[in-house]
Amino acid sequence: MGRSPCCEKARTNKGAWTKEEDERLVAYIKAHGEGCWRSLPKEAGLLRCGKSCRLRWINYLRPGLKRGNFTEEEDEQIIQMHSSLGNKWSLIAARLPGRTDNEIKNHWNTHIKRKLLSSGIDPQTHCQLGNLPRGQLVPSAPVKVDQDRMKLPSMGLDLAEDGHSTITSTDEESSFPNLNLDLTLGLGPVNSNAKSSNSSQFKITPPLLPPPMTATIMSSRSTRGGKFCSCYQFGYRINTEACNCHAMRELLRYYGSLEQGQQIQ
DNA sequence: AAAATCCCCAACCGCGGGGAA
DNA sequence: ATTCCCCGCGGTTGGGGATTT
Repeated sequence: MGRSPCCEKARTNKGAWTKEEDERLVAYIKAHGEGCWRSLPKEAGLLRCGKSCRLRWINYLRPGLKRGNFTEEEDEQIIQMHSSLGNKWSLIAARLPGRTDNEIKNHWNTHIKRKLLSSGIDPQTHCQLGNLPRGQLVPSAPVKVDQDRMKLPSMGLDLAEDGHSTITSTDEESSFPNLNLDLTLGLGPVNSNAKSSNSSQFKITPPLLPPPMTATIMSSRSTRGGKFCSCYQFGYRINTEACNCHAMRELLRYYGSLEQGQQIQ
C-alpha cells in the first residue's frame, strides 16, 4: 500500500526558492501564522510541498535568525552539547538562539568535525583517537531525549543501594540552565549470550526538577565486570588508557561530580 | 584564462512519533 | 486497538561559488 505522497510531486516546484516565492510565503505566514503546512502552499498560492515551505521558513525566512559565521563560543557550546546529546541537532539548536538545526548540522559536518579530527578527537565519541584497542567498542547506545523539557541544573549523582542513582542539584549556575535530563542508564551485557541478570540499571532522578525529561541511555559492560564510562557511545573501560573520553567528564561536570568513593557499577 | 577539484549549505528524502478518527 | 495523516527530525544530495592546478 504505502504512504501517500505529501504532495502532488508533478505539480510542485523543486530546488532553490525564488524571491517571489519567499515573499509569498512570508506574507502568508505574517497574515495567518505558522502551522498546517500541508494546506499552506495551496492557500498561499505556492507550487511547493508543505515540507518545503516549512523548511524554507524555519531555516531561512523566519525572523530572528543570526546567519553568518559561528563564533568560537558557539563552537564550544555545540561541541559540549554534542558530547552529551549526540546528533540531536534540534535540541542543540534550541540552546543556540538564532541558529537552526540545519545550520548547526551543516557547521558540524563541515567545520567542527574536521577541527576535532585534526585535534585527534573522534567527533562522534569525543574520545581521543588512536588509543582504543580493537574490540573495545560496543554498539552505539540509543539516546532518547524528551525535547519538551530542557532544564539541567548541574547535579551530584547519588547511588542508592537498590542500584538507582539520584541526581541532586548542586549549582544554580548551570552550564545548561534550561536542560533537564532524567537519565536512566542501563548497564546491560555486551553480547547476546550474557544473561540479563548480569545487567544492572541505575536510574538518575532529578528530584528538584520538573517531571522528567527522559534520556534513556543504555550502556553495556562485559560480563566480566569491567567498568565503563557512560559517554555518548559507551563501552570504554573507565580508568584505563582506552578511556580518554571527556564526554563523560563533561557530563559529570554538568551534573557535578560523583561523591567520593562512589563508582558506577 | 580555463579546467578541475574542493567546499559549503540550501533543500530534499525517508522515517518515526504522536494525535485524530 | 488499529489505521491514517501530519509534523518534525536527521541523514544525504547536488548546485554553485571558491580555490587550486
